[in-house]
Amino acid sequence: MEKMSNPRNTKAKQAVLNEIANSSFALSQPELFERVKGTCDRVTVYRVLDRLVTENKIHKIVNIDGTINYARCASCDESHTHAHDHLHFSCITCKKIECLEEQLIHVKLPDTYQIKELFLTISGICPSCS
Amino acid sequence: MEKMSNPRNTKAKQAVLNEIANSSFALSQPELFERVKGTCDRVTVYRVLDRLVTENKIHKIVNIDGTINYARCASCDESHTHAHDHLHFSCITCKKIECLEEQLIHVKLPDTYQIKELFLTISGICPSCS
DNA sequence: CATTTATTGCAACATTGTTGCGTTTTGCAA
DNA sequence: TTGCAAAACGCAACAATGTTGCAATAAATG
Repeated sequence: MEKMSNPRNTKAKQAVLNEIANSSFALSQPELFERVKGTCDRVTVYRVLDRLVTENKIHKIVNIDGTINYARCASCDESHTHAHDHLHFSCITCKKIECLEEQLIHVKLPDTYQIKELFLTISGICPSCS
Repeated sequence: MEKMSNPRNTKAKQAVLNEIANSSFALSQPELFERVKGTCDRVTVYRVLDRLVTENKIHKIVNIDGTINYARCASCDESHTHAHDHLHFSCITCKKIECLEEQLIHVKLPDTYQIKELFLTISGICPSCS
């Protein structure tokens, strides 16, 4: 059996997770580093994010421009299956990206495709920017 | 009225478009540059790609890891509306990404959201890698 | 074939992400 | 409470990808 690593609670980790939890939209590494500046190094933010993803505390969302953002969603807390078969909305005006967790999507593909995960993002203008 | 720019047919443009057209999956800038090496500069590939997108000859697909790929699809030729409401499949084994143009998706959002474009990517294992 | 201007190459820079390594801090248990 | 092992950190250096300015080149048009 594989030895389990023992995650620790550090200032950097708390600060990053706190920013993500308190944001209504997904944040990128540069944005997060800006917000926790003074707390830790740039590299630490990258490593903290990797760990938080591994620990299922947050999840990655790829924005329509290819930038990688991080967010919490309901299923981040609830389960260890952590399904992400819901939509994301990416606003072209304010650049914010949010989870639309009510909107579940069901797709059918030929049996020759093995589906692992869904990445469903809609770009447009969000209610706040309309 | 705005003056329309006059696109030209250059060696670099033809070479890049040719590689994209002859590929069964979407290609990134680094991959494309590798394939047309000797024909033109690295920077030129970036600029050619931007132009081809603007001219609706190709379209961008963001892979699940955030890398930006370029592809042709049926609607790239047909119409000037150039809708992309179809799925993309991104293989986690061979890293290739392809258009599933038969699979159209219809989503319903509250009226407060103005939808501009859909980015729908499924990750998993493609038929060739199964 | 001459002119116009879209396109290119090159160099330099910007941003984002990664790696190695010696040092610090955390969690645990003696 | 204190000591220890390993997780986490900071720093520096590197890597990959994308951008910009500008002078030189080449494509289309008459």
